[in-house]
Amino acid sequence: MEHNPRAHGSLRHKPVRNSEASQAKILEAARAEFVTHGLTGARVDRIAEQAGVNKNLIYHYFKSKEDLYLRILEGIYSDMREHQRDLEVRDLPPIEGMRALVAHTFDHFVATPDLIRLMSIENIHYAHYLKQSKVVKSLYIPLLQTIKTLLARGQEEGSFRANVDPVDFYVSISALAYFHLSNRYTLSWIFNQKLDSPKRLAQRRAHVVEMVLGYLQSHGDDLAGATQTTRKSSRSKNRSRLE
Amino acid sequence: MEHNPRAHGSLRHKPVRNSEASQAKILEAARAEFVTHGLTGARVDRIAEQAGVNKNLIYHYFKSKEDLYLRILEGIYSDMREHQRDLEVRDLPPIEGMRALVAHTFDHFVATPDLIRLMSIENIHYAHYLKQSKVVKSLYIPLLQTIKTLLARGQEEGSFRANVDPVDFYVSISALAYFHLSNRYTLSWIFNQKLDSPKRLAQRRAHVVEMVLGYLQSHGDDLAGATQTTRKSSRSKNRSRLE
DNA sequence: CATATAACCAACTGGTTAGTTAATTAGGAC
DNA sequence: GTCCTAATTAACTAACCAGTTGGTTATATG
Repeated sequence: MEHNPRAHGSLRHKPVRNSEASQAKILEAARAEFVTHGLTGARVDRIAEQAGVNKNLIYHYFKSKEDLYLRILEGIYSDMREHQRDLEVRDLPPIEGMRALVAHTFDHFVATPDLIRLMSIENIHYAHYLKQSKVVKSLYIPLLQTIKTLLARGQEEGSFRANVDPVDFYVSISALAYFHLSNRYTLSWIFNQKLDSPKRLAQRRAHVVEMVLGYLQSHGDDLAGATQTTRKSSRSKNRSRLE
Repeated sequence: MEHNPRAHGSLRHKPVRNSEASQAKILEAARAEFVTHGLTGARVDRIAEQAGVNKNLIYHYFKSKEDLYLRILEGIYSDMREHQRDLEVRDLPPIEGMRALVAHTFDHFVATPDLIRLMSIENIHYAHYLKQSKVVKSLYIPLLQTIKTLLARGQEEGSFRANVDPVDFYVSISALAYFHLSNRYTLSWIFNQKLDSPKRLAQRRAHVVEMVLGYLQSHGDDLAGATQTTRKSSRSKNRSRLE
């Protein structure tokens, strides 16, 4: 079925026609295009031009513009999970482990601006395309397990507060590492400072780690006693109102 | 210059022709269209149809599709600042004041889904349109002032940690209140639970308030001593690396 | 070298879309 | 009621754009 292009001349200078290389060039160009312009703003003609191939070659290898978009999306989500490296963090001491998990998440978002933009774009489309993916979802099961394990071990040894919901907690870590990047353009303008300068990023990284660890290590009940009715406890959920 | 349509018949049944009402209908339809489809996905024909007016009427009152988008954007940003109600929070006791500020921000995001989507959309466009606005930016000066005041008073009375950057802090509050909504579609799918059910929202509201207050009330240095080199201090910025 | 297969391309198509043209008509002023 | 201005419209246009048609040519295989 599949023929082997390196069957005769081995690793000589590659031939003029090379389907693998062409597909790679298309995918790379498509990624840049979708990331910069979004799904609706992306132009197939521009992808062809950037990839240096004829437009029809795109349709030769991919079903449609949307199919191409889905491929890019799946790839970048898989990459993210690889970089969270939660498995190697699972057996560290709880505080150290959490610190590393937050740091890895933060650093990966910083290092992969395309990820942030595609996540935002996909949510503008109500996750319509990600939902078609068959691989991404399962990648997240071990992550939640790691968080549960670290939280439990931290509570046992008395360094973490109790009653932390792992999904809320993961969402908060992501939020703190994501929002300052996803919304950097409006924020930078409003506050008159570039939020993605190396200095600001280093400062924010420290702040985010501090916030997560500070929260975990402040044992809700025992220190909130500072003022009146605002005392919180693990049962505080019932008190909440959404106006 | 401007004529008054209620000059003769006062508040009788409004005439068939009514420029104010038409503009309002256009703006409302445009808002829904931009929020659902984004700027590039929005269709002027659909806006006209939804507003129940001829398409050219849109061009009669607004310069272009992009001009219309900017109007919507400015309106929704101004609304946000009104709902943060930071001025009435400024003189509360620090803990109570912070709690209220976080709560107001959270509740307004929940109550105004259009805001979240337009902020995301605008950042996909690199804040290109918001930057043309002449009003939005100045709205944020009092907000930062409120945060500075509350932080300082909380530190004085010993209930808050020191060395909290007000911009980082505001970004974190927004992040925690925003991300779970902006990315609810991908998150809900990945974690198999609707993040915007009333129950989940109430839980998250409590979690976010807890996280912000827990962070503020955990006095960095004195409790982080739990482990090795990871101790943080106000000078920790120098230590940070971004791999 | 003959031939089959797949890589690759120029030119086209049909539907869509932001914006325009050239008018018609309602209502207020005098 | 006449006349002016602004509200409102139908029909049009030129550019755009995802996807197709109908090929040509490189290359691996026997």
